[in-house]
Amino acid sequence: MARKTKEDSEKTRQLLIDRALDVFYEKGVARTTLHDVATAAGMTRGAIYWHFENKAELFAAFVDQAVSPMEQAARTLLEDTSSDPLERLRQLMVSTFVIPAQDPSIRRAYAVMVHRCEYTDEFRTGISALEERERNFVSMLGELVDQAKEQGLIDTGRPTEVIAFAIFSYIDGVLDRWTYDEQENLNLAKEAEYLVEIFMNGIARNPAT
Amino acid sequence: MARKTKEDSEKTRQLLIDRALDVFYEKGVARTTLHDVATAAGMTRGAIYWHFENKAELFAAFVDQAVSPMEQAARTLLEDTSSDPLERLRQLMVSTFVIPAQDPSIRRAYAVMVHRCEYTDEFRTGISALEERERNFVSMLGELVDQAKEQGLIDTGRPTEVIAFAIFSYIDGVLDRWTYDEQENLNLAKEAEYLVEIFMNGIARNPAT
DNA sequence: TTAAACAAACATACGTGAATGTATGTATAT
DNA sequence: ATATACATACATTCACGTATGTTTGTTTAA
Repeated sequence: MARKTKEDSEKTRQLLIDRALDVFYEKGVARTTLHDVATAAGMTRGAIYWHFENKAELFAAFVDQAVSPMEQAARTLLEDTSSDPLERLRQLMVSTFVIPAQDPSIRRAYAVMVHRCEYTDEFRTGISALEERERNFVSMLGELVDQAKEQGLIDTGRPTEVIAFAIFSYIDGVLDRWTYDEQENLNLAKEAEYLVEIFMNGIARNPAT
Repeated sequence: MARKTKEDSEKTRQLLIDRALDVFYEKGVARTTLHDVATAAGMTRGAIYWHFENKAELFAAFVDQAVSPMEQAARTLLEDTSSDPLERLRQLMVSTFVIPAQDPSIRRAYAVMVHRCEYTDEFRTGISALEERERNFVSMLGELVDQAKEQGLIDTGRPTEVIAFAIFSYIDGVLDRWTYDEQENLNLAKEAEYLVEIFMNGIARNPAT
């Protein structure tokens, strides 16, 4: 085909990324060929090689697009200082569960990144970007923990990094298990608040209750 | 080379699986060729095709071998009824962290299954076996939760499945994040007890304290 | 103002290497 | 003597990268 306007070109770039998500989800990143992605978008490999250098760059673009909505939600919640840090942490965790639960494409993108791609050198650029995002997220969690400590909402005897690690691990684990179950036996949107409450207050019956 | 005794043959089979773990860990499952595994074991592909039908079967054998130590530890802890169910649950979680933390090959095997393989149809057999193991593990968690409920150690108002899901998610997330960090910034063997305590009692300061 | 020149946005064609599965060879334990 | 436990050789497929072709929007010069 022939040349299109700049907006048209950007649209096909977006289309390629969107279809790549679909094919990645169905076949896994390693097993999907660029031909698969191209035909899924109604094009040929020429279009992909025009917009991206290779598969690794396409994957990097996919990751960049997939992570941004979660990241943005986290940012806004961190800047909102209307409630106490523990409550903001709670809201952050809940929204981290609710957002992918309400948007199927976000859920699928998450599933690809967790269960359908291998973290190997081939995708260095995409992986490194993801890792930096994760470090930012964990440091945000650490900030909230520190603030909660200052207000006496969290016991100060324990290192912040380990608490932040635990929080991140729980978030990661819940999304991991939830995306793995394709039948969605667990309604994450419904159970989000309760799952966070479990983590905040523990599963053991509070002796004071 | 020539024919060996049955014990020798079994040894090479084991060697192939062990070397497969190494190569899987370094290159990811998808990118490792059977030639890689064979040469890593000092053999040729002929040896692999003699012991396994193809790469998928080799992977299935790897999974089977990787999961068994964790599973066995869980079983013994479940059958030991010397302490109350909540304490046994605690010990189960701790040992789930400590076992891979003390055995580098188990850690690496876990890393392969979590971050270096894609859960696609190609490895149906291996994946299905893993899934059944996971279901067993979760149902074991559910049993412990039910017993704890009966003894009034856990509030009975909440569904057991969701609690078990939360526990499994936390375990999965901690191991996920820990195996992902190759520098092992977090000393899991040391922090295991504390990480479990966080989950058991929550991060929020206990108002009764 | 307009037509030629150019470059963008792809499609098509081609060469290459690499991994797979199988077929066959071979030495040795039984 | 025979089947075992591999090694070697072979054919095939498949995906990649690149080179080239083609069409059309955009710019430039007369």
